[in-house]
Amino acid sequence: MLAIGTVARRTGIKIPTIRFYEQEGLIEAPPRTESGRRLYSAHAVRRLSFIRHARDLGFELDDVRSLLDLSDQPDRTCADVDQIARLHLDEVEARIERLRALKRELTRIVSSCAGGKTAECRIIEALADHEHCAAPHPTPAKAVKKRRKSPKSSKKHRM
Amino acid sequence: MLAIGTVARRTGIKIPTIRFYEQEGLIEAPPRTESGRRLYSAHAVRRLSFIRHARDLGFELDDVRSLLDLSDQPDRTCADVDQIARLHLDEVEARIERLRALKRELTRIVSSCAGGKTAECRIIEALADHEHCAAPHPTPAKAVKKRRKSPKSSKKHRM
DNA sequence: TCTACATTTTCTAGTCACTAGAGGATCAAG
DNA sequence: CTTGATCCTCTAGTGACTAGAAAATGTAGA
Repeated sequence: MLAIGTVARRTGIKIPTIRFYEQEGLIEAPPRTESGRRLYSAHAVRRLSFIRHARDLGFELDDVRSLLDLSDQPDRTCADVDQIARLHLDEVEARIERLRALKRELTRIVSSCAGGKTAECRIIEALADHEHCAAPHPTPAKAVKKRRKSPKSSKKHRM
Repeated sequence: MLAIGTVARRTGIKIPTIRFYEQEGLIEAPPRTESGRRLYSAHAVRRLSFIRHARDLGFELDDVRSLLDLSDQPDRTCADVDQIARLHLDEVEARIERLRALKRELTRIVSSCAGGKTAECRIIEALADHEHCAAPHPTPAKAVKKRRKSPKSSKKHRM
C-alpha cells in the first residue's frame, strides 16, 4: 500500500488531483492509516493510470467515467467502449482540420509583417478585419480553444 | 450609436460577453442613454470585432490585451505584434503535432476492437497501460485540452 | 530524544472565459 | 395601453483542476 505522494509520482497525477478524483467518485475512497492518511493498492494505482491515460488522450471526465464503468462490468460488449473511442477520434480529426485552417491564416498574417510601425501593421489590420480571411475559419461555436494559464511561471497547456 | 443587442448581432459576440469585456477593461465603458442603456460607436464595434477575431484565432484575452495596446500606440514597431502572432503560430503547430500523435493512438485503439466482451477489450487494456503507446504522446503538462460543454444539447468545442 | 523538514490532512477560494438565471426597468409596436 | 422584446445589475455555475492556509503526522539525522 502506497502513500498518496508515491502514487502521485508513479502516475504523474498531482496529489490534489487524486483527491479531486476521489471526491468526484472516479476512484473509491481508499483505506486510511490510523492517523488518517490514504493508502493506495496496486489496483487503485492502475485505475488512476487508466484515468490519467484517458485524460491525456482528451477524454473528458464523463467519458472516463463511462469507460471505467464499462471496464467494471466485464460482460458488456466492447462495442460501447469502441463507440466512445470512435466518437472521440472523429472529434480529434475535426479538431486537427480546424487547427490547420487556423494555421494557414496565422501564417498568412505573420508573413505579412514587413517590420514597420504598428500604424501600418498588417497583422493588426488582418485581425481587425474578418473579411480578409483566406480560409473561412471556425464559426463562433467552434473557435479555437484557449489554454489554461498558470498564475506565475510559464503557460502549460493541454489540448 | 448602437444598442448592445445590435452590436452583439453584428460582431457575433454575446451580450453578456460584451459586458464581460467591458468589465475586464478590454473595451471602454460606453456612453449610456438617460435610462442607462449602453450605446456603442462604430469604433467600439470595430474594437469588438478585433477582439472576436483574435479570440477565434485562439489568442487568450491577455494576448488580445497586448494586441489592443499595441494597436493603440501606432508608433510602436510591428515586431511586438509579429512576435505574439508568431509565438501563437508555434503553439498551434505544436498542438497539431500532438493531436496527430493522439489520432494515431486512438486509431490503433479503435481498430483493436474485435467485438467481444469488455473482459478482453483491447481498448480498455490500451488505456490502462500507458506503456503500450505507439507514439510517446503528450507528457502531463501538455495533454489534450478539454472542450467546453453546453449544459443542455450537444457539446460545442473551441480548439 | 530532539529537532528539522517532508508529507499529509481538510478546507476554502482561485483559475479562464465565459454562460445562465433572477428580478426588475425601459422601449417600440400595434 | 398592453404586450413582448430588450436592457439593466447581480450572483452563481461551468470543467478540471490548482493554490494556499493551518494543523497533524512521519521520518531522518545529530
